[in-house]
Amino acid sequence: HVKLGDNFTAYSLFKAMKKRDCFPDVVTYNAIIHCLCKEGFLGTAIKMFESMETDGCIPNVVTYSSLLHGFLKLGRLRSAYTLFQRMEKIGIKPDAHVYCILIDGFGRFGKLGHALRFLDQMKREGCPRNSVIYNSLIGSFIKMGRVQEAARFFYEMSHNELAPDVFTFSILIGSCGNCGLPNEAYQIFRRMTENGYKPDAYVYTALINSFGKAGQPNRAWQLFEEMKAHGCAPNVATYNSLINYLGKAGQTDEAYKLFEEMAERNCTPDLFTFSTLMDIFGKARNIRASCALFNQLKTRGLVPNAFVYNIHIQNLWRAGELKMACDVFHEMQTVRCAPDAVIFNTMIGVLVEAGDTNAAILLYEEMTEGGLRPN
RNA sequence: AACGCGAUGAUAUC
Repeated sequence: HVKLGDNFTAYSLFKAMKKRDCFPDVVTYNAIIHCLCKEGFLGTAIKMFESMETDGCIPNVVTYSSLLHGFLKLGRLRSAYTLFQRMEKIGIKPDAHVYCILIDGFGRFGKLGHALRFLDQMKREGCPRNSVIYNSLIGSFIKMGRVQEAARFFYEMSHNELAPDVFTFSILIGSCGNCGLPNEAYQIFRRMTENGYKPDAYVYTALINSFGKAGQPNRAWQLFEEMKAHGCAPNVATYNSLINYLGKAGQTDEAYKLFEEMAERNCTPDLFTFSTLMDIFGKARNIRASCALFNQLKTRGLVPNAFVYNIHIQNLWRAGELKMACDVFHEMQTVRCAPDAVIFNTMIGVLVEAGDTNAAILLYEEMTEGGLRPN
């Protein structure tokens, strides 16, 4: 069940087995801690970790790596570091997996010094590096603008007889796209194919997105067709990216046709798809279409998040439906979707435009008291 | 005893 991503069933079974005095072992605990961390229930995961001992289970390196991953995903770097030290202190030797998690986790929050220190420690301990480590380092260093060092890691990889893999190329192509360098992204793409690497949907999506972002949606579309011609099936992210940039370029009909094509190709639209289309139609002043999409996503069993609500509220605002915008803001809270800072920004705008400055000030206070930072 | 558990890449809003 954990492997299938059915964390809820996994957790129920775990509780059922404890109720019947069937005691979980380390592996079972590890699986459940892993899925709790993945679902964001870090507190429960920690409680599990602490109750392991009473069940006579001794946490092992896998237990620690799951928890470290849980902390780092939430950006709790300090707690992760403390846990890592505790693990070493009780004599559990960190393996390559643990270092991957640490280097990736610290790196993605810009703590490159820490990432480098972990890499160093790995080397000192004779723990072999793998491509996951280098891919993480390359990604984080590029993101922080330290491209020269990222390039050094790329070459260091080969020295360790680690060939770059499809992950490495997708990081490089995606980074070029983020920097507004679609032609460079394409050069890397060509080089990887010339060297016998088979680009997958992630690579194509990164490439298509690079051209879309650079204001060349039709070039992106052309690559999308090439992708299909080469037998690589576009996935939901590929469609989402292309729909987004066609829409942003004002080609709303084409964007909607792609949405319809998804159904023909058994590609299930997700929240990204709907929010992208809702935004496109809202900005094209087609409030009916955007509201229809909002209803459709719900009937399809998707649960709107703060992102989707924000687009919906903004569209209503643009259409002059200030009352409805306020109603939706309240609706989201009754369905336990916590508004984020962006939503508060939007709603403050709505209330000011509605002439209700007092309510806007109250919302501002609600926002700051809720621990959200005004931006 | 064996088996089972952990890591890196793409897409949406102000």
